[in-house]
Amino acid sequence: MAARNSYHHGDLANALLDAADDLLEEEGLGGFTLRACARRAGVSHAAPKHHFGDVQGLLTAVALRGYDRLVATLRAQLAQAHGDLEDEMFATAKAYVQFAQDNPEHFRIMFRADLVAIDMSCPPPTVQATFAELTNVILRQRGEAVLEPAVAMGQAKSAALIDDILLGWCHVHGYAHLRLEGQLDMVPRDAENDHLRATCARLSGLIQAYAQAR
Amino acid sequence: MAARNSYHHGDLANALLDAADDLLEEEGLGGFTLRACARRAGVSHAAPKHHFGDVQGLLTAVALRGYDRLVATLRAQLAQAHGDLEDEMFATAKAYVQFAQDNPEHFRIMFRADLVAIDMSCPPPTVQATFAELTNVILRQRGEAVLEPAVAMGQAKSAALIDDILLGWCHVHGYAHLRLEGQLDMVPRDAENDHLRATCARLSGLIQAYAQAR
DNA sequence: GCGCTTATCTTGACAGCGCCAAGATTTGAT
DNA sequence: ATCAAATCTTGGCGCTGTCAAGATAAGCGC
Repeated sequence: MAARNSYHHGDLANALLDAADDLLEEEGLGGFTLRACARRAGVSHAAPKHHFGDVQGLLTAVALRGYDRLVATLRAQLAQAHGDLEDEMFATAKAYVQFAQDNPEHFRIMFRADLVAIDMSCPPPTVQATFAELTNVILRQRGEAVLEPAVAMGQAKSAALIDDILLGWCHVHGYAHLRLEGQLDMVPRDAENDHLRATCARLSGLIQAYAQAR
Repeated sequence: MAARNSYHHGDLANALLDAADDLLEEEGLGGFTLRACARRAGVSHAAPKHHFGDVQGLLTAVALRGYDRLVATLRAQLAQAHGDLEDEMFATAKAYVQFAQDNPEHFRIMFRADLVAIDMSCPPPTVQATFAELTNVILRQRGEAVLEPAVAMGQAKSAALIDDILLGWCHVHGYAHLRLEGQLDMVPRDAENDHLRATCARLSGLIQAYAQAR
């Protein structure tokens, strides 16, 4: 049911996604086309239509794969940092930045509203899980109970909590994005971890201090 | 020498840039094509080639116009905030975010390394000026002397200074980018300034505290 | 095993794109 | 006035995404 015998592929949707991943890795977003994906999967140029509709449909599926990898990277790094709050913050930041560097095209696609059709007011589980992971890091910094993915994204939060979440997320996202687009070349690559650790220490302290003052 | 009499345009380069700006505003990056710019400027589809080479050349010029607007926005907001360091930080953040919201396509293009050919190791004056504006805000926070644009970008900086610059820049850039790409819809638009002000106050305090402890 | 519905894939076509080459027109320096 | 250089047009090439129509296979009731 997996291999390509003739005419019917069997698992073309996943084959196209694999082809898209390969293509993105080898040639970048510029080399990514529906027809190129079809060629690589060994099917005709119109075959993807039935599974993904249009190019936005395929890229949306690619982006969701990206969220899968991101949440896996976050959890893997977090697993090595249980206990110390500063370490946890650093592990999260490192994971986010590392994901962007290891999967540059996925990162770019995930944050391109023109390419991806994800309704953020009702996000798929994978996106919820990613966001929950980030939210819960901040909640632990504040000494509060963590949330389930579904509620972490939907629930109305206090302005102060949102401030804290954004304090972490925006910095790490801004760093990852600027770095990826070549705007941070004056920061040596081997100083990256030092910067992230120092900054996470400061932000962690800042959040904890505000939490205690409440 | 400006109007279009016949054959020779007179100022096609600027006319194409104006057409590009209009096109980006009306239809976004997806509606932007070399041929559409040429049509709007009233010339043939191959006319842009002589002035900008290829699409990357035209978009690079568009991006430079974006830097012009950004640095102008930064200076305009900063002019109203002389004196108080916290206000200055907030004014800068507000300007950066406002620029991204008012010029979404320019913002996107400026930070797309695949579309723009700017050598960041030897950036054009406009880019230097933008970066200098951001750097100098941080230098003032630290109570240090500000720098000329040319040296602000080139000069080797201490890791601590870079940490401070990134603390401000990455946050505000991450916020602007995430907001622009629809990832911050759970944050009400009318709470944006409150968040920015609160966060700038915290970051400003953080930077000043570290500067005094030195 | 058979026939029928449905899903899947192919073929062919269309307009639009970036880019290139060759020719037409204008400018400007000599 | 002449000629080289700059500027713009025309035409064409291969590529793209998308659509329509037809071919093939799979699933399923019987």
